[in-house]
Order: sequence, then structure tokens, then C-alpha cells
Amino acid sequence: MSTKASSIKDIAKKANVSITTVSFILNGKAVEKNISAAVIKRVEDIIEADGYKPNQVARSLRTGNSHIIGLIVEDIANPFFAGIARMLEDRAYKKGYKILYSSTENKASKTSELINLFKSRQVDAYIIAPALGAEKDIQGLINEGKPVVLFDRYLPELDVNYVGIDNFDASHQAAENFIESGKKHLALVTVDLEIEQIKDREAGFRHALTEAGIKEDQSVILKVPFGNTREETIELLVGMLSAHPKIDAILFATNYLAISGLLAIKKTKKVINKHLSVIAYDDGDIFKLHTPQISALEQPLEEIADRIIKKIFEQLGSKMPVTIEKTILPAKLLLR
Amino acid sequence: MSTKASSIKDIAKKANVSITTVSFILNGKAVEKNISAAVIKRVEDIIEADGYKPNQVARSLRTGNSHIIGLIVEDIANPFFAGIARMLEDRAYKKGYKILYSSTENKASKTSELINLFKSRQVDAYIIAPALGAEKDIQGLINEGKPVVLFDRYLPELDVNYVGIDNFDASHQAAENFIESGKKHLALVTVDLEIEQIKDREAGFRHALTEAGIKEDQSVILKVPFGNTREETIELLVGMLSAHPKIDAILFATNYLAISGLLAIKKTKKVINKHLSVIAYDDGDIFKLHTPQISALEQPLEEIADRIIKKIFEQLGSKMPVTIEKTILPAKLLLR
DNA sequence: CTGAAAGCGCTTACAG
DNA sequence: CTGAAAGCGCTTACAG
Repeated sequence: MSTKASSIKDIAKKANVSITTVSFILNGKAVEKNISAAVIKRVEDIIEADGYKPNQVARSLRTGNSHIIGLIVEDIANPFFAGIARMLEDRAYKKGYKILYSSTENKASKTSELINLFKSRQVDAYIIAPALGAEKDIQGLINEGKPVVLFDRYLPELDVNYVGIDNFDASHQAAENFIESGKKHLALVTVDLEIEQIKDREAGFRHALTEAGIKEDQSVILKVPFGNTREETIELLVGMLSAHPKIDAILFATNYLAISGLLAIKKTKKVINKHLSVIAYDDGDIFKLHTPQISALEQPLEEIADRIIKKIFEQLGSKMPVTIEKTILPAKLLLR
Repeated sequence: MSTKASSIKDIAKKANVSITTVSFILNGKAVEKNISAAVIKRVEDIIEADGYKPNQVARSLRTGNSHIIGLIVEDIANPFFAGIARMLEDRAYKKGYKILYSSTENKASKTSELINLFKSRQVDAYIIAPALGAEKDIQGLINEGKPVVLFDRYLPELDVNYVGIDNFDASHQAAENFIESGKKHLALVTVDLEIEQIKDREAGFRHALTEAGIKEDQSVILKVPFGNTREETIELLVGMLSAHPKIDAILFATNYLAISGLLAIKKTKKVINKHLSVIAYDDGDIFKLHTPQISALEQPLEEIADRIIKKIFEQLGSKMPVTIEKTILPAKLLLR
């Protein structure tokens, strides 16, 4: 039952021409190479009838490219990454490129393995939300002249294209909003990762407090360990909420922390109302459906995807090194 | 700045051995081939120092396999698929396989293109949540002897491995639960796709009504067009809710329909309480966080992923055709 | 207008 | 104990 796929050789034989001719026709060079219309027609008919598809592995080995773009993110099940992935996929598809993706779990070792995997598959370009520690591997890609765009996570040591949001400003906006609406005891719930994005989210928050003359000990900053299970996180948050009953506003630095946070609030029988405000990073259905609705800092997903793809194809299209661009987009505070 | 990666030839030259020897060492056949410990050490050191990684494209071309498993789903941004993808990725990774994935948007044409893409990249095995109309392409894979497992969507014409839930029974359970708790005017909100999964979800619902002696005209079945935007769906649902004010229980046949449904309910100022019950397919944070919490039919994600992977590796491990298995797992009704 | 041949980087049967 | 050589399926410079 096992049918072998036909090769260019089979087609050439059936059409009574050389494989060179078939290859030219396949690659749209038939006219340029002055192949007669009759031959073109004959070969194309045979290709059609056989259902012949060129072996891309052989093509990649020969040409050194693959028309594949590698996408490396922390966790593809995270809606932010899944959403971006889907948009990138759409946009790349239109240009004849496919996206190959995989998750790093925020481990440098896995990032490194993935980059090597992609390299060994001749992936043409890389879109990476990098784990800390991946600097060397990414620098390696740049040295080889591969198009690279980082997003979401910023690695200050690297001189490479980047697309992300202004995290400092986003947190600042959120905290300022709390303060303007009369909140006195603000909390930030964040994660204990030493990455720029997270550090900026904290810095913007702190800056707003300082500006408003709120003293350090009036606010709470809780750093949830990265590897925590949801249950552990909820427990930690319940603890914080009861230890600091005065808290009247909470900014959650990530989507999943906000979800755990809402569950924790539910558990302590507190309610979100005029005495307790909440803002979460990254909007989602979950916040729109919550009662009451939860305010959110929305990342411009479409624009992030557009900028990434634009930069990738700019590099793919030119043999020259293209100007390195660091794009910082504003997040939007959606008040509900 | 552009460094070329080294090849097996470079390593052989530096080590003063043939490429055959390097290849044997690379593939763990050094001992079997009686290569001296000294040579092994010398070659391995050079490989290490050079950071040499074998070109997988060349290897694939030669061996015909790739250690890649293709995963084809409707939409990777759908949490059900993203979750499964992540689990499959983990499990495959442990066995030295990578997952390559892409979305079909439920179009047979895109499914077909993806299958061809994967074929031309020598993908070793296929995991597919198939769009209707993809039968011929999938049959093609089976004819070529490729390991294939379908999931989520069932294609009755094909004799192929499948893992999914008992949709008939799940809907039946949900409707029965409504009836037992005294509901009289049940609604099913489903999508207008002619796929088995969806048809079973309707049939199970209808069957429970018939069993309970509830007449057709006392219940409502709304089929939302597949391509609808969320806004259109909400409008449709708002229309239904006001046209049938007696409805006291709603089963949503998909996750995204439930989300639109909750938004529609919110919009009509109705509330979910003892007068209006809701059950949704596929559990998620959103239902746990909703006030009140929403009951759900939970698919056993872990088990689905496990069964798929088990079947894939069973086939990958043997040259013989393996027994075809259709696994139907129960969904779990989580009452809240 | 078309073809023979080299080569991309590997693996492996064969030979010694 | 190790190597020369064929071949996987393509592309393309060169030749005629």
C-alpha cells in the first residue's frame, strides 16, 4: 500500500526532458530560459497528473534556505503568545513563509536547543521572546547574518531588532490612575524574574508612587516565585491580602497573576468595588466577563505582529544589513 | 561578520580521519564499528570545540526522516488546541521529537497545503484535528505508511487512529442535568458545521429531551454561522434570548460560543441564577472566575495528549502496520 | 532551446 | 580499525 512519492527524475523521464528543464519550469524560469511552450505544457501536465511536489528538504540543502520562520516563545498556551503566533502565521503565510514554533518554558537551555534545532533545519529567520541567558545563542544568529527580531522580552546587551511595549509607562499610567482616583494603599503583584520587562513594570509603578509622595511603607510589592503552581500563588496572595487589609488597589504585572489574584480575592470573600480596584496586564475575555469588569493594560497585538513581520521581511529581502530598530509601542489602559 | 557553520568535512579534516568515522561517532555507532577510544576522544573534542551541529536537512534528505511531528489544528489561539499543543510538545520532546504546528482555519484547502508542506519536509508523523474535506489528503498519508492520529474531529469515512471525547454522551449528561433540576425550556447554542463532533453534541441533547418527553417546540436549537464575528454572534444570541424569554437553561456547544453567550446575557441584563442555568463545553479559567461560576463539560486534556502520543510512537516504533484504534474518552460534567 | 555534471552535507553498504 | 564512494533530490553555472 505504501506509495513512494515521485521525484524530479521521474517527471523528467516521463516528459522525455532533462531534470534541468523540469527544475527551470518548477521555478518559474521557463520563459527566461527559453523553454518552448510545448515542453512547458507537457511537463506541467505530468506534474499535475502525478501530483508531484518538489522535496523541500533537498531544495533547502541545495539553496540553504527553507521559507520557514522560527518562532520561539515562553509558552504557546499563553494567550498573548498564542494570539501573536496566530497573527504572525497569517501574515507570513501570505508571503509564502511558514512559521515553526516551540516553547522554551523560559529556560535558556531550551532556547539554546531550539535555536540549534532551527539552525540545523535551515530556518530563514527568527522571532524570539527570549529567556534570560539566551544572549549568546542569539548573538550567534546575528553573526551568521540571520534576520532576528526579538519581542516582548528585552535583552539590553544585544544590538538587535526589538518590538515591545513601554512597560514603565504602562505601570506608571496604571498607578497614576489609582492615585488620581483617591487610592492610598497600592499593591503591585509581580513575578520574581530579573528580566527588563518585569523590572520596568515595577519601576514605573514605584515612580508613580514617588511622584505622588507616597511613602514606601504604604505600598506593597509582592514578588511571586516564577515556578509557583497556581495553588501556591493563590495561597501567597490570600496571605498578602489578609496581612495588608488596607490595600485598596492592585496592579497585576502579568495576565496569569491577575487570574490567580482574582481567584484569591474571591477566596477571601473580598469584592472588587469602589474600595478595591484592580488593573491587570494584558486584556482578555476573562476580564470583560468578570463581575465587575476588570480594567486592563492592553498590548497592541496587531501592531506588534505587523512590526515584527515588517522587520523580518525587510531583512529577508536584502543582502545588506538593515538598520537595527527598537520599537517601543504604548500600551493602552482600558478603564472599566 | 558572517560565520559559516562547520560541516562534517571540516571536522574530519581537523581530526585527520574520514567523514565516515566522524559520522559513526556522531551516530553512536563508534563502539559497534570498533573505532578506537583515542580517535573517538579526538573527534569528540573537536566537535565540542567547533560547536559543530550536524545539518539535519542533509540528514533528512539521506535518511528520509526528520524527527519532526506535524500538528495541524483549526486555530492555535484556541485554548483547547494551545493546551493540547503544549502537552504534546512536552511529551514529544522527551522522546527526541519536535512538534511543528500550524492552523487551518477549518479550511480543507489550507489543511491540504499544510499536509503537503509537511510531506515535503519529511515530517515523520501527523497529528490532525481535521477540517471536513481533508479526507483525501489524510488517506494519502495513510497510503504512504505515515503514522497518523486524528483528534477532536472525527471523520467517519477514514479508517485511522482517533482520540476524542464522547460528545453525544456529554451533551446528554448536560441536558439530563438540566431536566433533573427542573428546567423546562432548554436551549442549545451550537455552530452550523456539519462535522461529527458538532452533530453528536446536538444529537445527545435532543436524545435527552426525547427521553424526558419534552416536545420539540418547547426547546430552542440555535445554529450560529461558523464565520460569524463575535459581534454578530452576540447579536444573534441577544435576539434569541429576547425571542424566547422562557428559556431557563442553555448548553453552549463550544467554548467561544459560551463566551459570546455570557457577553450576550450580560447585555440583555439577564442574570445566571436559579432561573437560568448554563453549561459550556470545555472548561477554562473564565468559567471559574465568572460570577456565578459556570458549569462546564471538561475534556480530559492530559489523557487525550497521552493517548495521541502513545499511538504515534507505537507506529513510529514499528515497521508493521499497527492496529487502528478509535479512543472515545468521557467528558466530565463539572457542576458549579 | 536543452542537457550533463557538480555539489549541498549527510549515511551506509562495501571493501580492505 | 578505517576510508572511498554512491546516492538522497534538488539547483545552477557552464556548455553547446
